[in-house]
Amino acid sequence: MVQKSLDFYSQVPKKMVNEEAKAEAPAKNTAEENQKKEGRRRVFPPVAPENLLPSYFVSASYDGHLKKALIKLYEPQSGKIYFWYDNTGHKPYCLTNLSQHELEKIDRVVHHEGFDHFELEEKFDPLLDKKVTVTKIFANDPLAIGGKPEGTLRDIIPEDFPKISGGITNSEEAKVWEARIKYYQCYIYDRQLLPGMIYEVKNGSLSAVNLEETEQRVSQIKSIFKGDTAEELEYTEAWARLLEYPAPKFRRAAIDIEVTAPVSTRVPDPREAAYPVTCVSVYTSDNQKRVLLLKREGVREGNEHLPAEVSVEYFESEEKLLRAVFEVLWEYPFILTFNGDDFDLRYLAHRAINLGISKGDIPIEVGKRVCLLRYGVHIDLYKFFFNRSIQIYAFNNRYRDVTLGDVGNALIGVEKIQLEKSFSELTYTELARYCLRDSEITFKLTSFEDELPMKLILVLARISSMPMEDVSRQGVSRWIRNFMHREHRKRNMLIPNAEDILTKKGKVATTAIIKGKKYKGAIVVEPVPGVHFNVAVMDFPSLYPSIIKVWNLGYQSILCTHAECQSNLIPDTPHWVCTKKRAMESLLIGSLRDLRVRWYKLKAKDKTLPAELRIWYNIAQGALKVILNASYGVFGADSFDLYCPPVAEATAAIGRHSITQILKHAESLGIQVLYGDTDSLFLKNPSREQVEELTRWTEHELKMGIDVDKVYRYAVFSSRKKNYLGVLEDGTVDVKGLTGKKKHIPAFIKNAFNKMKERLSQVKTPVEFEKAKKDIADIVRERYMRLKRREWENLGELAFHIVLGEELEHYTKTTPQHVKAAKILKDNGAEIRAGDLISFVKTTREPHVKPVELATKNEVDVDKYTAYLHSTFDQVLDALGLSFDEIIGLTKLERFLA
DNA sequence: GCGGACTGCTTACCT
DNA sequence: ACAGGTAAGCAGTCCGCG
Repeated sequence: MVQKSLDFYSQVPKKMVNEEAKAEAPAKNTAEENQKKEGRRRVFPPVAPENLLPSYFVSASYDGHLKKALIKLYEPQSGKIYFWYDNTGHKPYCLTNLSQHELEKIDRVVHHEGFDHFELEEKFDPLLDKKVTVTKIFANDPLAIGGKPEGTLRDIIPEDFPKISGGITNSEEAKVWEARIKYYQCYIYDRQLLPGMIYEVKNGSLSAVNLEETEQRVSQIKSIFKGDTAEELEYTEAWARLLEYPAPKFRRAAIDIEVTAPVSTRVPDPREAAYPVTCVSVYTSDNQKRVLLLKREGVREGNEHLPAEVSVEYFESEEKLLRAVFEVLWEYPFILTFNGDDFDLRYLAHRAINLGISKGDIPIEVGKRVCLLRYGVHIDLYKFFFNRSIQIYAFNNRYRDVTLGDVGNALIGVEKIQLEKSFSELTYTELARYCLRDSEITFKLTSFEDELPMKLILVLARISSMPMEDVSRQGVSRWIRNFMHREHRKRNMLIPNAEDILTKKGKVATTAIIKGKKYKGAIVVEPVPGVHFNVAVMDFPSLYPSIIKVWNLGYQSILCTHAECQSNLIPDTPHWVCTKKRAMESLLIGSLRDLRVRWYKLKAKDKTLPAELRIWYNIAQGALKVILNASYGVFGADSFDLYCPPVAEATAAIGRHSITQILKHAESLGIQVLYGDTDSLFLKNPSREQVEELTRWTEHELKMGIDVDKVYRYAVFSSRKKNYLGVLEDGTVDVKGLTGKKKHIPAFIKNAFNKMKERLSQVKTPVEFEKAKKDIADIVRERYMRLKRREWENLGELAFHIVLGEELEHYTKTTPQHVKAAKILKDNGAEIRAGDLISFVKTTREPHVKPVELATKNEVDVDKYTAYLHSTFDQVLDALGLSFDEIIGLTKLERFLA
């Protein structure tokens, strides 16, 4: 490593060529001037010079012409991408148990056009728990190994082996390993390169850059963890380095395109690209706001004006427009889109071909499911924000619908522009405004909180050893798989085939409560209904990762081969776990958990740190949270390459054991346990001593930490599990699972629920509580009366909003209400797809639902809404000792008396 | 032919 | 393509009932 001490935090890319161009150019460019810009010479590929300044490893791929791994380096000072090609002669390969002698008899192997040579190699087989000798088959081309439907070495070997093994072999069956790993990943692992980290090119070679200041912090972290074993410390250090190294400013451009079809309610097909691209907007980190418009017959300019800083450029021909857009794609290191994989970039590429633009001028590489860039890195934010883990754990479910409008609204508070006319009727200015707003939202979705999303992608790339493009598109199980693969290669371990893990360790021993699930999960303690003051919530921080750490869980250690380990049983199961050797997963996940709990969570809240660093730590802890939350589940997911059901089952079983033990102990200490779920216990008014004793006992007996997570001024439980409400000291109301919180219920009901929430937030004492009850009854009564009198502002208030989980044709067993509504919409010409949010109201006449936009006031089924109001409030009212019917009944009496 | 008990499907949520 | 557990509403079915 090379010593460097650069302040990467304050690095801002230098002003770019475009800045100069902008200064000279008038607000409105002519097509001729754009043509001049197009003429600017482009150097491709942008090969890194013999010596290159510190740069970020942002992407990797394979160059099919040079037959070499290619690494894309982002140099933040110039804001440019440089390509570095492998100079070590690394080649694609896979492994097999067949000997060279046996392989030589398979013609289709040795005469394969991609075949290169064989080598013997010793590897550690984690399933056999011993060293094995395998043959490494090298190829000239990754496609010779796999990645094609047929004719690849990984298929040929098991196919042809029986033909040659006429009794003269000692291999029982032909096996191939590691043939499904993408070549550039293989390269990354073998060379122990770390995507997302800083490298420089020195005399043509790639070397990691070492920042002194950061290394000091890594040492500081190590000293905090010095009580751990040397093995654990090694992992902690490696993770800490990945998480401590700074991030650059990302020089980037968001783009959005509009296509105008003559008459169409459908989204134009990007594969056909039959209609012209009429508008493209570009919104960049160096403050360019450009709108490129296609001149068309009969389109007016429009009256309103765009802000002065927006550059509006008109093009006489579509080809020139596309070429101008392509200049942006050749220029910026990071290109952001919202659904660019499936629409914007795909459309541009196909449209360019249709218009006769030569392939060499098109900067887009169109794949089956993705569109990548020949120069920079394309981040499709739709894919990133669609990721469930990102949605839930990184952004706390703040956006519901993965649309540009909803995500933009929820995260940055910028609205999409509402259109009142169809695309073909818009004036130039209207179209420009609309299109620019979309790229503005797209851009800003990456810039809030000091570029949080970009940095999150970078951190995830580091953890998972993946290119930024891949990490932003794939799910958490891929991230976890890849860092485990990396570790196998680092330890020279054979990466097992999924079916071999399953054959040896595929059996589960518990029965799930839910039909169709594979094994038993967590425990939920029956709640004590009612209102309880001073409730302490204790929980195990990252329970499952802690269990994986403390119990040494992993696919190698569970049901290991040693007879002497068989008595080391997992509670509630017949499974045993290894006592001799530490499992890789236990180390990887355990160290990650400890780092999050003992360093990153604390630092993210440390007000003595500079704000920028604190934000960075918050990003790091958020990334760890996402990974840790999934680290148990992946072992129970058959899509995971190291799928091992007993590991998942054991984790859950130990979780049940832990919470049961602590529950018993709490009760023996005389603490009333009001409720608990998986890893938490709700204690009624415990003394400080009782809490301390429980903590001490848990640490001693269960070898796991437990904290007071929060203290509720009071909590309200109904008799339902996963349904409660708690008010914190500062008046914050936590609502869990109650219908009033769910996002699908009508605003008319939700508003009343929120009013109740506000009222409950004021309550400090049992006496005040009694007063609040009367107000709550009033709130409910008011809502009820307004329903009965049909007094609502608009129908939208009464709409239910339910996500259509499947394509319409897929609902064959039943037809739920939202599906009925969706079908009505479809019959009215709307395009309905899985994932759409269906808004409907309940009506009196068959089929008792109507899409909200088609319904009228007098067909609303008031009784259904009353029933819904009733059930929504019952969840809270019965705990308060109130009854919906009595609240309503009272009004009847009042009316009678009046 | 009708209604209640039941199961199953679907969605949204909790940890 | 992380897991299992819980609640709720509705659709559809079964069964008893002269």
